[in-house]
Amino acid sequence: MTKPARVRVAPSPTGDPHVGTAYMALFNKAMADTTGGKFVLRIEDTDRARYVADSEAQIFEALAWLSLNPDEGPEGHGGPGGPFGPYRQSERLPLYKEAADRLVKEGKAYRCFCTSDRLDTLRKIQQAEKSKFIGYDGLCRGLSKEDVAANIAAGKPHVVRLKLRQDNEIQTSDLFRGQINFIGAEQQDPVLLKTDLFPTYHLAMAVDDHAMGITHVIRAEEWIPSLPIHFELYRAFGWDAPVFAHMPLLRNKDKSKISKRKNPTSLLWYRDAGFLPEALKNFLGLMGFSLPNDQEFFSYAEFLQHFELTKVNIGGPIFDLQKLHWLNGEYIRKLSDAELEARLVEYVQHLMHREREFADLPEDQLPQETFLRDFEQKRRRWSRTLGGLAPELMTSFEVNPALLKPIMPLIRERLHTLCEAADYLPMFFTNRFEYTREMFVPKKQTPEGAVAALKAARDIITAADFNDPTLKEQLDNEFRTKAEAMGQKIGPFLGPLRVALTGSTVSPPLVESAMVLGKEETLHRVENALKFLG
RNA sequence: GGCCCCGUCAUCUAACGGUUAGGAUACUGCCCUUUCAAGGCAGCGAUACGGGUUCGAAUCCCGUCGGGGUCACCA
Repeated sequence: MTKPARVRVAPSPTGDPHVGTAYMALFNKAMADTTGGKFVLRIEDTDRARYVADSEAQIFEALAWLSLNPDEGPEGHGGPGGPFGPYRQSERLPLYKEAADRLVKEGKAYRCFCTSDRLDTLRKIQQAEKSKFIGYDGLCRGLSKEDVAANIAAGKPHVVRLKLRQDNEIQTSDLFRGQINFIGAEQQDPVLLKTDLFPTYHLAMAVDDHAMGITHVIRAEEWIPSLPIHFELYRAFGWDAPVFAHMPLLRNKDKSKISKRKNPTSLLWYRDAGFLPEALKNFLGLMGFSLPNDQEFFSYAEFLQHFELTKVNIGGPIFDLQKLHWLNGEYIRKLSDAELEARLVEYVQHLMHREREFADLPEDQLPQETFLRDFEQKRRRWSRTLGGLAPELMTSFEVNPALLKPIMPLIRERLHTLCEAADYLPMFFTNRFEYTREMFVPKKQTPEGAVAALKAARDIITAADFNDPTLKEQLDNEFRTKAEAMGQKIGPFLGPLRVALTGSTVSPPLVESAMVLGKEETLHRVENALKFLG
């Protein structure tokens, strides 16, 4: 067993909680839990321009939904607090200022008075000249003490930049990839402290990770290019650097970094779409990691039993919603009737109380990839259906808590996501169907045959005793016998009855559904249909 | 474009330097079937390419190609 690791996930509250945050949270938490360490949540709210007020609360909620709660983190929203707080960077501003000042005093950083305009122009010129080096030219490095003092006296705004070594190789390392070297001269002096006295990511990360005793920085691969900054920062401060481990980036189907346009990225979306948190977590655990013996299903506890950070596969995995869809179906099938019912009730309540359609892109911005687009369109339709059904369902449910129980076995194996219940649930709560004549006439069936079959079915149901324990077998047999007598196949024979009872050509098993509806309601629906067919 | 990372079926992945390169999703076919599912069986399908090292390479080395990330007073 290795030493207890202190790890963290550090999202910035700039929008919907991101699936990548959950991915990092999972592996960080696993690292903490397998070493007896601590998993810290730090809110990186240093960009006041992109700050979104309720984002932090949603991050908490999303992590809680996935049971990826931090051991330490900001207080509020049920956050745990902890001995290394505050855990919001906006509440730690003096620390960064102090750290930056220290580096300036020691000559390891300097004040830069260059304007954004100058920087933009500089960059444009470099790009126009096809310069290999694109970035800050270090103009203010050479400013004398007097110049700096004069500029400050004149009230010129400034930033603090780290004086990066420009001569030799900057050696960095990554747990998975080993040593990674960068040429100092190819790096630009990064901004540490912004004009508004907020730190940039680099400064805040180094100061906080050091102050919070972080031992392993497990973060996304996109940070590798800033490794020289981070190593040089630690060196400038004279601190030991933590172990850096850069996880592969989750990808879109086209292998680019996962993005909202091409894939759902919001955890709220996954919840809205009816994915189970344990399925999503399992799926995320499959990204870049595998358990022995081809084990694909695992609880978090099982994940921990086999988790080893060094076993991570660093090839960037494509986030395949289709496989998640399958996996989620497997998880749903494992739920007991009572559990599935509870999940559905919770889910429907969630839909009912939510204030907006989360992650709702305009139609023309839906993902191009067929499966994703179809899935999102269905999701919206399902969502609307269930949303509309919700008040009625919840009321009936409160009146009769046993209501859903008999339905669960009929729909469980038909669901991949909870929202797909919209295909099967409404028929048990309403008989106002919008069917068409065509729906009553399946393939290998005629309009006359359909009416005849429906009437025959009505007679059989009328004669049936719904209290008889062998009702199902009886109805099965009688339908079959009658169909045969009428020269019809059982499928086309029952088609019209299916539409009459369920309002759809697709439904849970018919006889069982009729039994849930009861004799009176079943006959009522058949009569309605016959009336409709004239 | 510079720098950096990565490269096993379409996708997620397995394989002490020795396997007919395994499993799963998806897809296809058959079976089951009262629609839709679920389930069962089967099929399709990969070591990017070229050089080395080695008795032997998916595995080690080099090159090429391909993909990705990054080049902000965003994280």
